[in-house]
Amino acid sequence: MTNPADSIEIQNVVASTGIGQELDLEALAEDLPGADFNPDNFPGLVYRTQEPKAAALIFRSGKIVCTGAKSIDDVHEALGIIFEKLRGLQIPVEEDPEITVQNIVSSADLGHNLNLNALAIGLGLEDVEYEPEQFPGLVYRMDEPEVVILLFGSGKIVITGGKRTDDAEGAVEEIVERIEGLGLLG
Amino acid sequence: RLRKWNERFRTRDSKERNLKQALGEIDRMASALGLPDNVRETASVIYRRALDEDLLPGRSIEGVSTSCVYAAARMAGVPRSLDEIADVSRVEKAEIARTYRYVVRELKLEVKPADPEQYVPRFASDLELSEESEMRAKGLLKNAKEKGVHSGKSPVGLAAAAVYAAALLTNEKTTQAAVSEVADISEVTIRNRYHELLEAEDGLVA
DNA sequence: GCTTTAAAAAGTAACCT
DNA sequence: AGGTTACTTTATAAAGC
Repeated sequence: MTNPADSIEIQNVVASTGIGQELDLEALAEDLPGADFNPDNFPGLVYRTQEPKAAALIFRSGKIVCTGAKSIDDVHEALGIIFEKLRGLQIPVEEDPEITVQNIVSSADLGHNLNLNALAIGLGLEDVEYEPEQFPGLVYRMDEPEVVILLFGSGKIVITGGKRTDDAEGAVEEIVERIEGLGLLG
Repeated sequence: RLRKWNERFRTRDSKERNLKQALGEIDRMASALGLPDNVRETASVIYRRALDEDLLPGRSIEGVSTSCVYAAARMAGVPRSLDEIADVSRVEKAEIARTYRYVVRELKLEVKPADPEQYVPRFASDLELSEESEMRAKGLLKNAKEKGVHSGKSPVGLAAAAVYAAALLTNEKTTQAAVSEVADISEVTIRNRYHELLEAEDGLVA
């Protein structure tokens, strides 16, 4: 019997930071090869790092959003690369800008098929949204840890909304416990 | 004091105008969808509650009216798919889905997913199939539910496939294209669900 | 509320061979 | 019939409409 917690994989980490310096995005778009900037569409400039693979949204205010990284270390590495690129362009960047993790998306496998109709009733319709006509996943809003879990008929799940690495572990532990308590696991 | 009275009057007046417009929309959509009077009445009751609980500010009368019809049809056991609802609404599908979730959540309406069997009578009738194939389609769906094959699948797609399978089993003429037309489900999906229904029926076939 | 970014899950759909 | 691509859902920051 494999432990569902061992199947947890972080798929995406979103973080925000700032260099403490206003930016001229028009000029930056010229100087940063590969940068996408369409102010008519969106106020942020998009810059992608290859290794680690991530995408950064850079704003005029100097605030930056980093997304797409597979770990918190990757977020720091990707942002570090961006800070150096900016410094290389003679743009002053704070020593160690504070980086805040805003959301971690993880996937996991409970190892058993799930009856989502029964689960929707068992978990309580007030915390559940299940509209198979529109989306195959059951959306469950968990209180502790405060995350949102998408559960599928295959037993595969997605945990999102957490800010800490161990939120996914706690969520899997809790959801397995609840489903087992309802006698609906495997 | 006069200002407060005026505000109340204005609020009550605007709510009445709002309600009048909404009820007209509900009637129009319910008729276009061929829904019975009790569904129209239920939708109206839900709309009144939404208005009383101040769910309207921030969204359109049309969007909330449409959501009420969608919810009421399901609650009455005569569901209409989101596509069918969107076809008779002035609001686009994505907004209907968003508003519907909001109304259901705020009013704590316990609306469960449509049961695939509830779509069968209408599809079978539109395809002019016999009572027997209608019963067989329902039987196929009951079996699929027991085997737990339905999780995450569209109730409309399951119903469409069951009707198609039942017609074949009773030797009645129908095509995937015809079922696809009345159910608004792609032939690929009907084929996929059809195979699953038959497999659930007896571990073999194809 | 919307716009943009990223990623997973599974179902559905459009398009092409 | 199959394969590819793409859209549906969840969370989250950013600036501005």
